[in-house]
Amino acid sequence: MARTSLTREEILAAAGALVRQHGPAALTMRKLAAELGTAVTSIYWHVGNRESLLDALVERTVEELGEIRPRGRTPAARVLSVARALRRELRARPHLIAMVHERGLTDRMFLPAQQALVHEVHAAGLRGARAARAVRAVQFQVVGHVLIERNRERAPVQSPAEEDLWHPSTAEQDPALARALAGAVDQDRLFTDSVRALVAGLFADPGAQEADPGGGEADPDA
Amino acid sequence: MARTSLTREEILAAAGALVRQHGPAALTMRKLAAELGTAVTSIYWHVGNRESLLDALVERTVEELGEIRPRGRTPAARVLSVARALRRELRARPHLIAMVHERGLTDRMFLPAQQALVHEVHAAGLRGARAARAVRAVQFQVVGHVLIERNRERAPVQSPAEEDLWHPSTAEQDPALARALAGAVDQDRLFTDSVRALVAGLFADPGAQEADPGGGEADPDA
DNA sequence: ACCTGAACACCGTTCAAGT
DNA sequence: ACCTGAACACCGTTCAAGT
Repeated sequence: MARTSLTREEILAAAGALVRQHGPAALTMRKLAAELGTAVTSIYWHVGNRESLLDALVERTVEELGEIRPRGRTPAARVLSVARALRRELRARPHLIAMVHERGLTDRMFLPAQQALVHEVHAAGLRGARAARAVRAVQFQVVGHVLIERNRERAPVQSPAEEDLWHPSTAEQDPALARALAGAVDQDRLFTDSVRALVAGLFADPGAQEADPGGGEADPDA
Repeated sequence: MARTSLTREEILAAAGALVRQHGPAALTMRKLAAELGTAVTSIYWHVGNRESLLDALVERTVEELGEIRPRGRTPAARVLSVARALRRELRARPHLIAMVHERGLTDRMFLPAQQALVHEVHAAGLRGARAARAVRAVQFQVVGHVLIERNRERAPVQSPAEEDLWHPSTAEQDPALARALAGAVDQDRLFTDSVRALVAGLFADPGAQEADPGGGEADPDA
């Protein structure tokens, strides 16, 4: 009715709200138009089409991802703090980060964090290609973890089979383990533990890993 | 034309082929019907609706995921071999594993691998809740990595910004690192390195990690 | 028991027409 | 420059009607 000229900004805001709350599937051009009180086709004039509307939303998300301030005394502790900060940022926008990811912009979104990680990895004494791999390993760990968490939360009724299938041998040998695996996952703890373990492994003396003979051929047909 | 009575099996096979090649979005009931030479509505009689058709496909995938045979001399090497075998299996069905994942069946799909991992983690001397966390850490690492790889391959034109933004300080301090981060990711190597580092960290003497003072409070507002 | 076409309520997008 | 409705080609799904 009393529209004061539709703006691109207005469209992005409304679309963003829809996606944040109900996911990208809930964003239909017709519903969006209804919400804005305009004709569907007006939206097309401002944003081209649905795909580029989503692109613009993603672009905005990438820019929003704030800078990272590492905390802690040791490089390992500071890397962990970066990882946790990232996880918190990503968890706040589950749908949008999935879209960033699908559009292959994850790396760009991670640039500020990457700079911070490079600094810490350097401080830990790593250099060159090995330092690069360490940075990427942490990055993958964080993204991977968040992606998994997102889908767990969406479908929390995990297999009931898991409980059943732990009677055989392990349950009696190690009931505490069987109980832990049957129960729900403590995501916070698992995340922290995993990152800590990964960083410890990455920062460790490389010679220590050669204690495992023939590790490189563990799975020849891979 | 000369249809010899449509079967549920036939429908699943055709639908599975469509999804494997072009993803779930390419599976429309009408296209599927055309491919099978029947009316759209016949399919509904056999499988209910599109959603339960996809469910059946996912169910099949979960069952298909073969058993795991760990290889290698040390527990660490054998865990790595399990991780690599899993990665290979998952990479062969990228669309389907994404669907398994979205339906929250990842844990069930992973049961055989989990059993194998439990065995190796036990062999490495871990017990109880700590063993459970180690098993899950590896599991998350593998799934996370494969999910990321899948989306990288779909959108390989990653940020061009990454190259630009490495001039400032690091590039001159450590040009090898800048070069490595600007270039493409060697997924095989990154995967192997990450798992190896994670396992090394998980299997390490827990006391060693306390060398990092105040690690648990690295990021108090997380 | 199995298959069918017609119909419904949705989509995204284009286009000629308005102001 | 901006907005509009009509129309097109798609969806998934239901339903009454066939054999």
